[in-house]
Amino acid sequence: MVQAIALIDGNNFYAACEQSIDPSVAKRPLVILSNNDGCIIARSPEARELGIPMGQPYFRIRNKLERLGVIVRSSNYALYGDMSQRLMNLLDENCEGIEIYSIDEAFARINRPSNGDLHPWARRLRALSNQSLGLPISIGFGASKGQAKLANHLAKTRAFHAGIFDLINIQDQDSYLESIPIENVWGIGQKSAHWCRLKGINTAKQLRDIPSNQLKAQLGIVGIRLQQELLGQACLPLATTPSPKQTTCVSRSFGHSVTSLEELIEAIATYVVHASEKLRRQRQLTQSISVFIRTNPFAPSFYSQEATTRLGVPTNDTTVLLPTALALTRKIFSAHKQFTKAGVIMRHLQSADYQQQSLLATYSQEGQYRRDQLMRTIDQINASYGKGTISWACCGLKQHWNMRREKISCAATTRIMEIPIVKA
DNA sequence: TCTGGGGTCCTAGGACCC
DNA sequence: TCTGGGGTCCTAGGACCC
Repeated sequence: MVQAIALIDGNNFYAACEQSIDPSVAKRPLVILSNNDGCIIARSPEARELGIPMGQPYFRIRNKLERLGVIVRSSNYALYGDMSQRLMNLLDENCEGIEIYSIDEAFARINRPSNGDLHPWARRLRALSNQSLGLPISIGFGASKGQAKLANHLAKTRAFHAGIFDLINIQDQDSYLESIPIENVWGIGQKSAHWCRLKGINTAKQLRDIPSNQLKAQLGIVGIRLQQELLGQACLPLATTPSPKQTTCVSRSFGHSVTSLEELIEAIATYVVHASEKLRRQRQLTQSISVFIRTNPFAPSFYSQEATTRLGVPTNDTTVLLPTALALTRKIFSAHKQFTKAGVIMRHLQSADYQQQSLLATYSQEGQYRRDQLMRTIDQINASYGKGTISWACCGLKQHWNMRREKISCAATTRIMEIPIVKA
């Protein structure tokens, strides 16, 4: 059985999710802002046609958007995460095995039919996604992940191919590779693209064909792997079971800059509570906790500090992590500074299923058991009755520092009171 | 006034081991 | 005058991804 690797992704995913739950913004120019309403991170095709650039800070382009009648939304990750899960379930049911690569894309293993033509299968999957989720998807086929990525890029950019492109089952593969600029090759970022251009490597085909010793010298083993992938030699395995995370981080920019220790502590406490919940959901413990704070990196006199505590006993217990993080916060806080962002990072994670006991532990096992029970109970209550039903006093009530989300849509797929109503 | 968040992998260099 | 070879682990920083 010949197998192909597919890369399947949602087109303009965040914008498509908004359009899927709200017909009034369908087929209209729409942009989605990053957290804190910072910059543009997604555009509907109609907004793209108006020449709205990706990544542009919102405050710089706000007037232009108003003038052009572009609809603006804050990002709504509750909605996108839920729509993503539905899409991944659909892919899982229809493929031999999938690797969820990001919120809006997955690699998949597909059996190629005896006549070699994957287009009927792909057309059916696109129709299913459109009908059941209202999400348009693109599908690219290759012999490796790298080729599947290129094929997906071609599926999106060549209207004639209607969202499906098979790089293997095609006559003039080379001419297609020649049409892809080096910047659009997966794994080539700004820095590497600059080097490639200087060397006269301007397309995916040229990258595939240069002597590998030159590539090795500049890009190291990563470059060699990339080249092999372009040649159709799969070096990056399909990870159908997700591997456990090595780090977990919760960080946010503030809605307005923070100068007082009290407010900073509220914010850090909130992030620690969130990060500890994440650890418990992932069934992991952390062996280290770091806190970082920083001022505006675009302003002169940029200030940034980080501090870490290594924990004797790995834990995911909020009652242990909170005081540790708050002590670190007091240590790195500096008065008369305007902080714009802070965060908490957990490193050296390990499975909660095989907990190493400490030789020198000073706590009682009984006490730890009771605290684990307490954490479980809090998580269950918050899952049943909504986030923050049980909170920690040090997180504060008003949270004036919290991020801006002035134009957020409703939780149409995850909150019963906000389900859209269709009038006949 | 206002510029996102959360990850992975690789490399180099230092400390240390036998 | 002469000063090994082979390895692990850790950290910091860079590059990249969506």
